[in-house]
Amino acid sequence: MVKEQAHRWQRRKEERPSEIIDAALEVFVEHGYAASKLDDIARKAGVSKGSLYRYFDSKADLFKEMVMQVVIPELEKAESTVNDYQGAIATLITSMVTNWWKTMGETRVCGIPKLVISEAANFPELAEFYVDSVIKRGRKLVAGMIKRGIESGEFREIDPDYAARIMISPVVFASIWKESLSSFDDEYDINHFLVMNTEIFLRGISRNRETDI
Amino acid sequence: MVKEQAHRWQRRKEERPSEIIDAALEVFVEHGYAASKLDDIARKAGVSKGSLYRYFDSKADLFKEMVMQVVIPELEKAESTVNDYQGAIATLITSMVTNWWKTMGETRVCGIPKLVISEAANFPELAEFYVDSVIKRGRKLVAGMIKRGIESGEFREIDPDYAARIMISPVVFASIWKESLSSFDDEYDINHFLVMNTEIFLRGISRNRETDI
DNA sequence: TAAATAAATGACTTTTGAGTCATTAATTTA
DNA sequence: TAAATTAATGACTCAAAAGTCATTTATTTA
Repeated sequence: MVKEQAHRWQRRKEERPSEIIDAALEVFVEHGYAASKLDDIARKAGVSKGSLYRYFDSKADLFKEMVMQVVIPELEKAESTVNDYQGAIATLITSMVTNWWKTMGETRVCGIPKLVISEAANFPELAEFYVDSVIKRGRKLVAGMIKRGIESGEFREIDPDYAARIMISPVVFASIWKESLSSFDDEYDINHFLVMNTEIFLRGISRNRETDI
Repeated sequence: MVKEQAHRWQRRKEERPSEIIDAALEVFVEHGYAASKLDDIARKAGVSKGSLYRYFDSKADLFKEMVMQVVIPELEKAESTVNDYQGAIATLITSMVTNWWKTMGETRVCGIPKLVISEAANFPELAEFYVDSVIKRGRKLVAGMIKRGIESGEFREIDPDYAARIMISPVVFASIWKESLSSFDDEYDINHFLVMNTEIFLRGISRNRETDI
């Protein structure tokens, strides 16, 4: 992320925006929106502050742009995984949760929910975009999975929309937690939290006494 | 909260601190730490900005003091409820969740988790205090309930600490949600979310096939 | 009741960081 | 290769809000 200061005046029109967004992601996630300084982002991206304004209108614009750029691709990946899958839904759910954590859990990307939630009141347009394009879309995906599970007889008759909210909340909670208070708490295994939670959840919505997980 | 401007120079040494904290709670919860102006808090509390500095060292100090003052009493209430209770733990859990939402859900207090999470990186001492004095203490309370349920034969043999984390997360998530993105999403019933979640959770950890909820 | 004390005020100072722009130099075009 | 273009720079400006303090006035004390 930190570019070598080797040649200061190098022109790199194409690469700059994504490099700036990478740097912004790091800094915004670490300090929150208000406490992030454009000078820091610029330094991390290997440009001067002035250059930021060639590519983004303002700090707020950079923030919004970053969230959009970073989050949409992740969602698209998840969608294609679900669409391509055939088999027991319980198994799909379990593997998605663990895989999601294995990949995203390491990344700065999982700091995004914390950021959006923190700044929702100050960036209503961003919040609206996020709810419409990320949350509703993600919830629809999960609700679809649950519907498939109900139809196949794996799950009992429950409201798929609420069940989706319930299933998503601990995953989002885990990423918020990881990016905020986890370092002040006892060492503990977020992956185990997610696995155990999924197991309890699946047991809770299963039609039969025992689930095969 | 907003004091009448009736008599500007009125001296109210005793009442000021709690009035300022009430105002601070409102403003901080609504805008987040950085975007909150001391002038606004002062106006809401019916004092001048200068007066804030008679009672609090700085904006940061006011913020920390507010979190501590507001959160501890709530925790104490919950503890005495649990200690006084006798009967099925599942029933206690259900009634605590719904009651908690009925009282706290209306209050500004449920904006505190969002605030602490947002500012954890900028206020490490506050984060540490919060984890130790609120989160761990609350988790201990819940883990104790679950242990009682395991011993009484209501619940199967699970790790009470992780089970507590799992039980708490949707409740915290609900308050974060309510204070951030809920207004941008479709109208939906957070209470129903919590009740359904609790039901699934209890079914997921119950020893018997059917729970009596 | 007069003097001493300290709560309350708000205009002022200071700091901080977003945003600007004249300048520099790489790249493109003629 | 010279001229035109535009990416890149960073010192500067400016606004906003935290924090200060001399002044005002309520309350307490002698």
